[in-house]
Amino acid sequence: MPKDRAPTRIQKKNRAAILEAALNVFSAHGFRGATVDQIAAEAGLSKPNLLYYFASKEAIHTELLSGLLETWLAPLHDLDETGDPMEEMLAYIRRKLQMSQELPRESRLFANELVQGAPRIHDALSNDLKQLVDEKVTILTNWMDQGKIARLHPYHLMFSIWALTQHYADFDVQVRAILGDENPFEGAEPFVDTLYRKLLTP
Amino acid sequence: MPKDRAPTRIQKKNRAAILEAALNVFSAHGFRGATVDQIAAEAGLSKPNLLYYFASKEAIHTELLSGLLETWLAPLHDLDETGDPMEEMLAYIRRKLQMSQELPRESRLFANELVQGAPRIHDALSNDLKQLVDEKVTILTNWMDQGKIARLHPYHLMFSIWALTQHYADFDVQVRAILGDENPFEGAEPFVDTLYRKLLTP
DNA sequence: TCTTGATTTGACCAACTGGTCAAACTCACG
DNA sequence: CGTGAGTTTGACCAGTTGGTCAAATCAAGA
Repeated sequence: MPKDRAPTRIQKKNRAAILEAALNVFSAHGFRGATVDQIAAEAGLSKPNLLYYFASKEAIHTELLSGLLETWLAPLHDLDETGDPMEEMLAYIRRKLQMSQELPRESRLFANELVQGAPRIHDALSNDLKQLVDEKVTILTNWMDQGKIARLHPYHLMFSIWALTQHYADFDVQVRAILGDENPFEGAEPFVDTLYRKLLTP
Repeated sequence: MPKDRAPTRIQKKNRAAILEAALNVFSAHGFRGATVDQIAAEAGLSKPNLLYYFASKEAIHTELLSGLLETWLAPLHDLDETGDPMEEMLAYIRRKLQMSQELPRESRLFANELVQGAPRIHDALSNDLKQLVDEKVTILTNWMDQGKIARLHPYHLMFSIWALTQHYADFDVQVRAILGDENPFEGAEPFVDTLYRKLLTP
């Protein structure tokens, strides 16, 4: 394994290639379904070489998840108490939908983990995620108190946004099997926009 | 393997026990993550004995999926053109939510399969499911034409119902990590009810 | 150029996995 | 009871998988 000095040019390149390959493989087959050989092949490395950069399959997975969690939660971080409530909410929802479109692998990586009980990120859920959600939920509650948006169960409102937007990435095959040639996101954007406009209008 | 005569008492019992065990294991770990040994142990059988009743791991999985697909789609089948549009829709949604609560394993079984690209049920999606959805979508479109419910993209309306209701089964860990002790379904039912009432009101 | 640490690899291993098979056991029924 | 079909199992196998290791190769600075 490389020493803990500053990473060399080669280290940077190979670690990045491995994480990129791992994202492909883990998101498509889940943790158990992915093989180290497969990831190595996709990264253009031999298996022992890959294991020179990461201690184990589990280590790759962990680094991927924790590295992407921030990206994944960024849109919610951006929800701004001082902005216009309805516009803030719609912007958040649009950003989430856009992420489903542009980062479907990341969405499925988390989906795979969650459906199987999140054995590897349970802590992040009940700590980091819960804290962030709680924080933003107080903003929502304030907006509701002020009559700026309709009064709803704020947690379930959050769940509905996640469910609706990530559905297009996680269950992409199903969506496409039913829509045929139609581009899912073309119809999805105006649909969710209308939905939340109606729902949130007091 | 048992001959194709009428199944004996023991055959009935064991095949049922295997399918029940397989539902537990496949829904919790996905196809690749599940092992035949695990299923056998959970069914109270030895591995060779289990393989006396089913030809292979794949055969168990296939029989499970095809056997449960009907159950899974039943609520949509029940959507009745001649009923009151708003009540029919709300009844469908409630039934779907109830299934998330009462049959979470079934939901996760399909979720696992779908997130990973549905390699084993792709045909059922683009045939059986698509046909059923198309049929029901024409009903929705009629209702919209008659001004009975709001005009929306009917396919995305379907997707939203699936996403919202199944979210509670598929991502149960996440929901519970955030809600803490609160029973998810207690808040979910009035929430989705309100949501679709608002959304579908013309 | 030479040296030293970084990188790469072929060969290997133990554990696990899906599946087989012949032999043993059990059950229902005449 | 006896008997033949139905049921169960221990032992086994070949392929896969995550991971190791010593030896070989490469790269960059003195």
